[in-house]
Amino acid sequence: MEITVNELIDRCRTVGLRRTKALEQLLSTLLESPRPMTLAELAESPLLADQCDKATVFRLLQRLENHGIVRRLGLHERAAYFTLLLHGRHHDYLICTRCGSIEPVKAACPVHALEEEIRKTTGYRDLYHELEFFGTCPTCA
Amino acid sequence: MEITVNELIDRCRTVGLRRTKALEQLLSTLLESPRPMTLAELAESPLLADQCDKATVFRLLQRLENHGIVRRLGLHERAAYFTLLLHGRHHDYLICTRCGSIEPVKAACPVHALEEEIRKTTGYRDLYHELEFFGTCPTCA
DNA sequence: GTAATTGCAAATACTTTGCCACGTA
DNA sequence: TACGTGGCAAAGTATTTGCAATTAC
Repeated sequence: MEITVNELIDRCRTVGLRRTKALEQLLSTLLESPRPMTLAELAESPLLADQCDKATVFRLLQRLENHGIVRRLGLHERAAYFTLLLHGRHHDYLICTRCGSIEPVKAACPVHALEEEIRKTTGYRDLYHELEFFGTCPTCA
Repeated sequence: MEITVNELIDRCRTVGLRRTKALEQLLSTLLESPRPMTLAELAESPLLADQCDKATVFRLLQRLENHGIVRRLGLHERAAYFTLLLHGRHHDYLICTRCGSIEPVKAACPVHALEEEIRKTTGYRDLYHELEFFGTCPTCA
């Protein structure tokens, strides 16, 4: 059930992206990360730091987002966060407003029914949602 | 049940803020707006445009946020959004990823139970959440 | 009178683009 | 070869701060 980097790359290739070192390393890094990462974090991560420029990572993320492979999240910080769009991955987060730690919420997401209702009543298409909980974590309290 | 600007100002004064023209106009503007507004939107709004500098609006919002009178939202744009923190106001939004329109979701928010559960199981304090739905609005589709 | 508030200008932070060289198919 | 991709540097957009002047209390 675990998806591999190679499968991800195949998916990228089918949408027209080329297999480059930077793409491989970026996908690996995103796949390993338990939480969304910022452009800066990605560009400075071990696999990418000496590998390529921040602009390259930016443009890769842009392409991946356009093809629905990566999603850009707000998460309240000034910087945007990026995460792979995979079935079975958590997409709700619990964020400490003091130290900024981000962890996925383990429980099932309770908004699907509402999302369905919105789809029906408003006529919006391609709906998805973003849900974050903010608070002070036990360590900071 | 409608809260007035004067009541808001009273609330500000009790937390130590001074009654200034800029504060009054900012609160009025936020109170009138059916949706969160960015710093730029606020600074350029009719009541504030000729009244004060953007830095002033910024610092006011900062103070109001510190005192729990205003909340800063992500909403996916590069700019942050601000909204008054009032009982009975909607806090979930439906956002068009094409034209950027933002409207409050009318239905009841279904995440309170989960929020309560997170409070109990994780020990996070002062919890609140942010929920947004993204999609293509009927006009853009 | 005193401390909070403001305006202006400058500094930061993060993102995005231009242009030409390079690598993949 | 052809076109997507990459590096570097610069521009763009939004936020944040320093400091002296002003204003509310």
